Amino acid sequence: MPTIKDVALKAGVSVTTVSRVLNNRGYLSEELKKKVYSAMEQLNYRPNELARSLSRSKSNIIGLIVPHAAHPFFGELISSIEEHAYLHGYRLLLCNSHLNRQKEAEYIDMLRSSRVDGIILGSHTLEVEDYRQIHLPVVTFDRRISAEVPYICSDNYKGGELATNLLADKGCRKIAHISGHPHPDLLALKRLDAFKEIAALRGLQHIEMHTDLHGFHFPDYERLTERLLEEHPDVDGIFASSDIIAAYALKVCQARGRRVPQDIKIVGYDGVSLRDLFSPDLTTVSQPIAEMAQKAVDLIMAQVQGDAVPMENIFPVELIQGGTT
Amino acid sequence: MPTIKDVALKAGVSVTTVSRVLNNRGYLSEELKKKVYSAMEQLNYRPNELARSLSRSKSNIIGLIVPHAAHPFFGELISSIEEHAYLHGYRLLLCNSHLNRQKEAEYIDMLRSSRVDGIILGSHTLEVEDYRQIHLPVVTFDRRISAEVPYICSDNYKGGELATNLLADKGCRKIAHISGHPHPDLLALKRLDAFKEIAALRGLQHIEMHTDLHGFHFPDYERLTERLLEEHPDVDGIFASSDIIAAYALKVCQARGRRVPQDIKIVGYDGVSLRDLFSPDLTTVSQPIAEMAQKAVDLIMAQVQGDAVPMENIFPVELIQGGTT
DNA sequence: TTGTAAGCGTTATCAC
DNA sequence: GTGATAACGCTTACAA
Repeated sequence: MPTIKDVALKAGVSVTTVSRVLNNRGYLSEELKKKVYSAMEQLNYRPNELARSLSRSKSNIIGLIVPHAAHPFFGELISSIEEHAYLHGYRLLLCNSHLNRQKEAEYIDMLRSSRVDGIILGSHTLEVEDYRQIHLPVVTFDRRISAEVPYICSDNYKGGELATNLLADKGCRKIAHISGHPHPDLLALKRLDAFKEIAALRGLQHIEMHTDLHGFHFPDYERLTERLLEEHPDVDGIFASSDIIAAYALKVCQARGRRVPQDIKIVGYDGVSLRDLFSPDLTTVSQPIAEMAQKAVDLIMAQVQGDAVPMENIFPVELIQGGTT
Repeated sequence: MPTIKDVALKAGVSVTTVSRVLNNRGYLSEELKKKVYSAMEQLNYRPNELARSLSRSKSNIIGLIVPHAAHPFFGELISSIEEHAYLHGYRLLLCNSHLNRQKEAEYIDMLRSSRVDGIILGSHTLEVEDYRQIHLPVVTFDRRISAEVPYICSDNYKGGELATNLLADKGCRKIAHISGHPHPDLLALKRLDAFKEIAALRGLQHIEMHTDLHGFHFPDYERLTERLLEEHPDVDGIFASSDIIAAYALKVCQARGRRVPQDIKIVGYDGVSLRDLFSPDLTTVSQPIAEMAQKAVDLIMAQVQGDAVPMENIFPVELIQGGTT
């Protein structure tokens, strides 16, 4: 591959000049620019970003760690983050932790070695202490690591409220909350808090069910719902803490002959675009995924520039009425 | 951040020695190793991969371009590719082309600038000529670019055969094929070829429907199915060229009061794990996504090493009987 | 306005 | 076995 030297040689100027043209710095005559551009063209020259990054001590790469890239919610998050990163000249190094603790630790090390400019943490397998050692611009999703690391989340409590009130409004008498393993540090737990409080407030019987393992083992959601229907045949409302869980709940209900929404109502969470893939459409509490993704990138960039950033970035949720309530 | 120099200083050796320890090259006394490792530990040293890459002219980064990261099929593909890349010490730079031609071209430039060791192309928006200019190890999914670029695909023809024969075996008389826009270069077109041939062979009426635009505009699939049911009320079998399309078809059929599979049968393609999220479960022609992903990474690594690689990498498909047939 | 040269943090080629 | 030192390809004072 041609280097800046080759370009300089061909254009009959110094490497400094080529570099200036490349970065549009300083004063350059139009004629000179043309000469240099033409030389680049002829050589099919591409500046070596590795060398640039090394020299500038800035890689323009953002590391993104997610627990499960194939999960629709994270798929959309990845997609949106990539889009905004790209818009601002950042590239994305993707890491899929699979909620594996060792892997996540290795990934953080790797990202540091790669000299990424910042890390967006969508996965939270490690302890708070481990994250403190990062010493890089970081922003997390749905978890508060420390007072110095900004986090992004939807208004989880409000979301739980909306969902639970909706079930109550629709006449449910006995409702269940289904979720993955409730890690105490996760802000999503507030959905459950709201669920419990609103249910009590409105005089509804309520049940909590969650998977045993911290993970995304989809069949578990199915079994969980089956157990729910067996142990509590009179349950008439479900608040699932993700649209995927809601979809499994819907499937199980239908398979067991429960009519949705007549016999049992279901509300999901997230608002993934795949929610309209079901019949009936899922009712859900929607998070503004694209805006949250944009904010994540913005917060990294702001930190890179040394700007102060807000620690708490809570986004409004919206109840989307589908056919399951 | 500490550099190799700092480590050398602290360990009382030269940078050469530290580098040797780092790369396990040459003969090193145990004692020396220990000294160096301890110095690294104390300084919390992480080798700078940018500098390494520059020096070795090898970045250990693979670029992955997909058309739609939030699509379940690509989500799984990304996830699997990432996993195998990681296993072999490669990192993944993710690009989401959104089937935007200019963006895809920019991405290829960007990946070349980033000095990635190879590119896995899951998106194919450009013309063959554009791809020829890459001059890097490349492997494509589902498209034959040239005689020099290896490609990976499922046995599309066989898949189309399996699906169509299944519909025929189950007693369908009039079947439809629904797909996205059929780009002539895409190997997925063979599913349609098989569909037409088998349908003719078995004496079935058959209809082809596809979206107008090259893209993943999900609502289009819904409208397409609606049109199908209106224009051909007697259709009793659908072969959808992806599980997502199949899911939309299922939804529309159910919403229109058609019983699946009694009145109309549906077969999808891909075998994404989300297919069991529907009721009934989708019948599908499954591609071995994980194996294909692994092969993609292997083919890049082989090319990096200068090994000859097979151009044609066709993976067997498997019919998975769900409840929609 | 343009050029020289040092430096970014490694690896690799020599000597010793 | 270990250590200088020149690359790797770029940016950026500092000169001119």
